[in-house]
Amino acid sequence: MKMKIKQVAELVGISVRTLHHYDEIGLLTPEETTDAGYRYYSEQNLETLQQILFFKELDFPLKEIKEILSDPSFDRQQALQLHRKLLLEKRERIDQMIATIDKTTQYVKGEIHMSNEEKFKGFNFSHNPYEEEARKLWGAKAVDQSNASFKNNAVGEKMNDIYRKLADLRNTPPESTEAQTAISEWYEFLNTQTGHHYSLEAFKGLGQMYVADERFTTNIDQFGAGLAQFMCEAMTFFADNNEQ
Amino acid sequence: MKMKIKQVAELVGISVRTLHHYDEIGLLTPEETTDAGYRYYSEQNLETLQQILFFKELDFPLKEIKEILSDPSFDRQQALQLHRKLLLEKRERIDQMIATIDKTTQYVKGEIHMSNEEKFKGFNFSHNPYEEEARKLWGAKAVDQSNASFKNNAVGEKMNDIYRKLADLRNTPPESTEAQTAISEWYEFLNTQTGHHYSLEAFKGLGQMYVADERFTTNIDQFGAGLAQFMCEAMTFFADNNEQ
DNA sequence: ATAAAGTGTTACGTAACGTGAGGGTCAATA
DNA sequence: TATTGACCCTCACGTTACGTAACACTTTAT
Repeated sequence: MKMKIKQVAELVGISVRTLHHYDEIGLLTPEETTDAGYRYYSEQNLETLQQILFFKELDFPLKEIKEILSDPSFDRQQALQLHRKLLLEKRERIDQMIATIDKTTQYVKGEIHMSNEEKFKGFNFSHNPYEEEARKLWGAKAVDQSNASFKNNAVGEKMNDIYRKLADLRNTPPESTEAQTAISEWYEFLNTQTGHHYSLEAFKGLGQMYVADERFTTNIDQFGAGLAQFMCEAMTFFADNNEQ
Repeated sequence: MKMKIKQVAELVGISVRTLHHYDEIGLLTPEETTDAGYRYYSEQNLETLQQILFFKELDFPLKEIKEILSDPSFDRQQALQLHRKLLLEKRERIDQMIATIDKTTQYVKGEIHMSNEEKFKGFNFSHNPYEEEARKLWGAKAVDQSNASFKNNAVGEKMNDIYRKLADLRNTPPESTEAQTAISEWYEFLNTQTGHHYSLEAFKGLGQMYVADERFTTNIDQFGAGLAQFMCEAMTFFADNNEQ
């Protein structure tokens, strides 16, 4: 059941040029190439393409997608589950935007007032914070088991520092002053270095994702077994205790 | 209440560079610039920025956004309503994707079978057909009242041809053979020239949107008063009568 | 067998910023 | 008042993911 390039393009709704491009960069090499140079795609190729589009939908750059897919430890099921989760969040953001639009409609009419923050609710950052985190952790792992390329940048380095510091504390109570200081550093870091603002609620949610999603858990626990759980608890405590 | 560039950037979740860029291309010029060259943004600027982000979310290119916003006939309320509609559809697509992921999960486990089409349901084209249509009609109008730039490409020309043909028929019954022939040409055109596949159901939905959304109605009726209504009826009839 | 439709490879173009480099500006301290 | 650190500015080149010809070859349909 080999398919020619245009058939594939039409089936999945992308251009022929795009498939050429994916071949060029080695992201999707057709299973067979005839003597005339014609590309023929197999069933397997289609499945890979599906994966590629899943990742693309979540704005992963092609380079990363390539690395992730070629990682022998890549687990399709896990990937699918994470995607599901991220899509659900994307949907929530759309709901937010719709709400913002509705509010704006009233605002334009002069019926209500809107704060500046409200005017941009849901439109803030095109991808959500979890996604950002996922990219870092997952990407980092995919590139190199020892995080080589990740360490090359200052942000990644500092991030690892904090993880390590927290790992050292993971057997103390999460409410301890030391743990809370380290966690507040983490909170600070996220808010200053990632360019996104995390509300305390979001921060708490992020912590919960650390244990709810195996991908996160696995990656975080590389710094020390049980770190994800510890961070989750410490983050929850931090969030609950710093509300005003 | 003038805001400095970084404040704005943080408020809306974009980079300073982005605001620089928007200023460069004349998309968003800050209300005030000090002697030192500092940009100060006003409340009004923020409102424009909100509009820009609305459009960006729907993947309108900046150039088009600029034209749309600077069009004196631009109606913010109408724009908001169309955005709402498009976002709702985007949400539906996300639901589709989630469903596809769920199905794929089962498929990977070997529990069920999946056709190739199914594997890409929801991932097909990054923007939906309505959006595509909206872009064409709206964009065309924004660029030039006489559709100048739109006529320059073959697709647009053919599209106008069909519209005109239909406009000539708009006072005959929509079920007439002539009308149905013209409509089937329209259906053919959409399926072959736009790169998207329209099911009969989708085709019918599109027709209904022609009358439900004033933007569409207004633009279509430029070819002749009442054309939108006529097309809607003819498309509905066509869809209902060609099912098997 | 001949045209129409599809496919190939260069190769330059583009959109929307990212990312420094190098150098002013401003508000708060010491 | 001098200084410092956080912001701000303007170039200007880099990047990602293709779009868009241009031109030649293959396959398929009639």
